[in-house]
Amino acid sequence: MNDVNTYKNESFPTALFLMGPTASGKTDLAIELCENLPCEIISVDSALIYRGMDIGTAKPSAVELQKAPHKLIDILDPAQSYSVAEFRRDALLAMQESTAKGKIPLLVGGTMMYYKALIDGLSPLPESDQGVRRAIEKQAETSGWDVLHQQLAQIDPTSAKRIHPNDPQRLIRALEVYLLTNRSMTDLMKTKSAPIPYNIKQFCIAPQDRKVLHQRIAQRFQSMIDNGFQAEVEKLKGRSDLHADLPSIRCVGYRQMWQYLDGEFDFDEMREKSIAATRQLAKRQLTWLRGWENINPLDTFSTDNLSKVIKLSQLQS
RNA sequence: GCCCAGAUAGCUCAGUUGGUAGAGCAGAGGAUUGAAAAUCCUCGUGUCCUUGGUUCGAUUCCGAGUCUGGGCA
Repeated sequence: MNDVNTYKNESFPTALFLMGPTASGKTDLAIELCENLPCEIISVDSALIYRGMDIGTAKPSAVELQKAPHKLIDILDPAQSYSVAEFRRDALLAMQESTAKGKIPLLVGGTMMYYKALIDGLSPLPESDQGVRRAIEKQAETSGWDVLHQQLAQIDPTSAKRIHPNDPQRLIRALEVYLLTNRSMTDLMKTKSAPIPYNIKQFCIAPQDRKVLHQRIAQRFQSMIDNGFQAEVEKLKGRSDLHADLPSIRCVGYRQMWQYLDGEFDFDEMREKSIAATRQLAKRQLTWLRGWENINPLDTFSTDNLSKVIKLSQLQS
């Protein structure tokens, strides 16, 4: 009888989730919503967390942030790194703060794994350990990744089957979990945290035609360049404590600009690679979205998304 | 005007001692549990510039033409 896709128990407080690929217009709609509903925006974005990374991440402007403050933006220095578990903790806390004030948490962003962890919860795995990771990498250098994959097959055959031998990131993680706890990742993942205590209404802005999104991506990158993106990265590069392997510097655009500044290729190639990387990001986000449960689709770049969200959420303004 | 080198997948190119071709990038699909804007997996038919000739057979050899580089006048 309810035509809205809601997630869980209606006795929980309402929360709105606004998802969508990069450059789809999430921020604009979120700000509009904020002006019409008692919302507080919580960012779900693994790049907006970094201070001093504004232009290349398409961070909302100071004016926009004044109109509609975002939580979980500018919370880290680019030298630091974040994790999905930290996000879940921080987001839950921020949501709680909003509801305590009688406000509706409005989660906005494109980091789909963060949404997934927030909704479905995480298993009690240990947090990452740089020392252990370095040791594993060192071993890989001498013995090769396939040997490590064989080792994983011994201690955790299920994970080994799931993780491709060429996927060092996941291979390291699975081995790290075992070294840290003496238990396999598969074993630990049998336990999961409680479901999210909110009545969540999920919306996604998905482009009907990818070509349009691609066009917007190209235009947006050009305007980033026009607005001083290169200078922004030069400033980061001037710091001695930042390097190309940091999660912050691996962000789309920053990585390519960094490489350009290192002389790896010329400016035009940098622009082309950055735009391609952004398209690829959007594609991965759309892959997440395609099978997503309980989601209400919005028309891309449409003008009546605002009223649609309000109506489907059964909220009064 | 003459000489030389190219012309092959959306792009950059490899290759076929003559039996209709394959890499990288781009693109598409997928995975995704503390790095996730990350990391990884799968997917390659295209007048092999046009046109004559040689040949059982030409994208490949020969001739001519067109275009693009470079050189000489």
